[in-house]
Amino acid sequence: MNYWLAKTEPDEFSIYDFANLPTTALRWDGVRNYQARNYLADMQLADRVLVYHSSCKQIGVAGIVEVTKTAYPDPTQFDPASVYYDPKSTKTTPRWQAVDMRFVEVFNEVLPLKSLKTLPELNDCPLVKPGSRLSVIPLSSRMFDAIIASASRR
DNA sequence: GCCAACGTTGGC
DNA sequence: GCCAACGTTGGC
Repeated sequence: MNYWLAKTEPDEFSIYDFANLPTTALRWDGVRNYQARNYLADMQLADRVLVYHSSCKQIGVAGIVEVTKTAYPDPTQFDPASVYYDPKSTKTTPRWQAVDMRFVEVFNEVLPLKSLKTLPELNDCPLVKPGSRLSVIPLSSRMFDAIIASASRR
């Protein structure tokens, strides 16, 4: 099993959307960065993904979801009405990928970025580097475990 | 709202 | 291939 962290703006999409539909797989779409897209494509069934809330009141890790369907062409890239529409993408050579994920757990409290920065296990993680804009980040099991342990201590 | 850091675009 | 200009991200 692999571990990941994926950023989202909770005003748009959040761990609570998953928690409200705990048995339903939801599509993680709208990724429009090549490196993040490549990581999305690397996700395997049942991989664990930490959901990170950015650009909001409570910035940090909010919960866990799991991959239920591996990468497939992100339909929003073909939809002119979507904010994620990409006119340069074609059905034969789609640029962008989506994966489906399902709820696993919501933390009692969001584990704040400030706390993440204190975890020595995350020293080399782009998440805590200023200016990092990578929205899908691979985590080692050590990083993942450190975050879970820190969240459960709160 | 500000602004630094970053990724992408496009002219050359 | 270079790099300036631009638009976006994201913490504060």
